Amino acid sequence: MTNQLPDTHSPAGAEAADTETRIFDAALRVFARKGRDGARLQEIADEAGIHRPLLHYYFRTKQQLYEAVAERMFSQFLASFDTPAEGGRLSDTLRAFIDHYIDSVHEHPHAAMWMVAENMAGNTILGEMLSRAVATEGSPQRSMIEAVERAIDSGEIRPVDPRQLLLTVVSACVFFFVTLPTVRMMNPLAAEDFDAFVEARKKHVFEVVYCGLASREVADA
Amino acid sequence: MTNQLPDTHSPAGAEAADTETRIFDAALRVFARKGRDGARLQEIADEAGIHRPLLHYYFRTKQQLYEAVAERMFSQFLASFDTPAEGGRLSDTLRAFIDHYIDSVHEHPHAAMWMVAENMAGNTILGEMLSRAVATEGSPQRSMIEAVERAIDSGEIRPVDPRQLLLTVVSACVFFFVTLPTVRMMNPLAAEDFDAFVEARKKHVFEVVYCGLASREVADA
DNA sequence: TTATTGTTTGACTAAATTATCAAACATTCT
DNA sequence: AGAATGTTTGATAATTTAGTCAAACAATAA
Repeated sequence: MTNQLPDTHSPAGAEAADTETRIFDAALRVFARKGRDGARLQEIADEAGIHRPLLHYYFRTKQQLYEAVAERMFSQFLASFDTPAEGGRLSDTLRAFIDHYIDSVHEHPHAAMWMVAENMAGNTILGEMLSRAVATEGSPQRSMIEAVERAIDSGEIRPVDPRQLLLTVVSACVFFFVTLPTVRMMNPLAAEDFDAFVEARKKHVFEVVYCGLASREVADA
Repeated sequence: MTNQLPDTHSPAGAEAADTETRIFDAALRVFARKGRDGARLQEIADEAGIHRPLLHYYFRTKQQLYEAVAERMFSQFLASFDTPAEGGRLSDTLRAFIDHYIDSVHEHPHAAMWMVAENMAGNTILGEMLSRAVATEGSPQRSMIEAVERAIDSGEIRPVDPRQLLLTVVSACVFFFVTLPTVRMMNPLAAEDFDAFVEARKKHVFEVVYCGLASREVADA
């Protein structure tokens, strides 16, 4: 009678949540780390803090659980390409794209890991999802590729293959998330203050890609 | 009597070789694609074209087979950092490093895939190997990092965090190998003539990283 | 309270995967 | 040829993993 609504309190750090969600989130992490075949239902159950048979109660089979989380991860993968704002100089668009892309992967690293694991394992599900997405919504890169082409036409940047460029930018934004332990081992800042490292990385990637390394004197020589 | 030495002919494409080698090479590929836990001994046996019990004859257990190939892949991973030549301008050193690194990964894509899979799975073996290697031989990046520092001192390039730069270069050289199916799907050249794509990529990565995107006029503005 | 419904648990079965082994086979040496 | 050694095979055992099920439990509504 006294307390009417202690209902949907998301308590402090990251606990509780209903069972189905906890299973789903745990599966997300384990499938991303280990791939479909490498993942063990027991590990997912442990990470969710539940008994294994509950997995089957909520998601009939391993395959169905996998497909459910794969759908989520794919949509997060696609969303990372949703470039904010448009128009204006490529320098602004590119900076915004890099910031947003790194933020996306920082927030959903498992989407990136899953995408890499799927590619390496040679499974078909990612390819199918991507084909479908491209057929209905067009290539996720399209918007950025067109922005690069416009910048070439306007003379803002030198001629460059837009697809190669996009691949370079995405590589620079994603790769360190899928090799985190090694990066931490090789880079003190990444080990001690990862968030600071991520912010530094945003700046670095933009500067190197947009301005390059060569100093003015050398570039003019 | 007539033909004395038909012995170690590596026949045409890629066949034969003694059983142990075929098992080892097949294990290399399967472990790289699927990770330690995702790999199935049956798949390795199939890919090697032998019966499964032979795996146990040559390499007692799955774990021992895994450790054997892991050692090989780690040494290939390290070797990719062996930058050729030295001294002179960073532009030359960097170009050589990029060419050599991409060639290495092109030749041993499974070393890169294994390294990524290990990182994502959070296994300890890679970290241990790396610690040991750093302790005995120093950081694999050291040589390139020092070259970058010299180039900054000499004024060839603008000031930049050498570790961030190395990470960017390595990302740009490796990432497309661990996401090949997707890259092929998004880039016609990668799908139709991969070798040509790889050569184009070498050029692109160097040019963007060293010269950047901004055209002279914009850079001078 | 007592049905009713939905959730959780432990014990269990089924299937897949790893590992062993003795017998068959091949190769080399004498 | 015959012995000795190393290799391959098929059958089978052991272990791990996925999936099932009925009973216990909890929450809700009549």
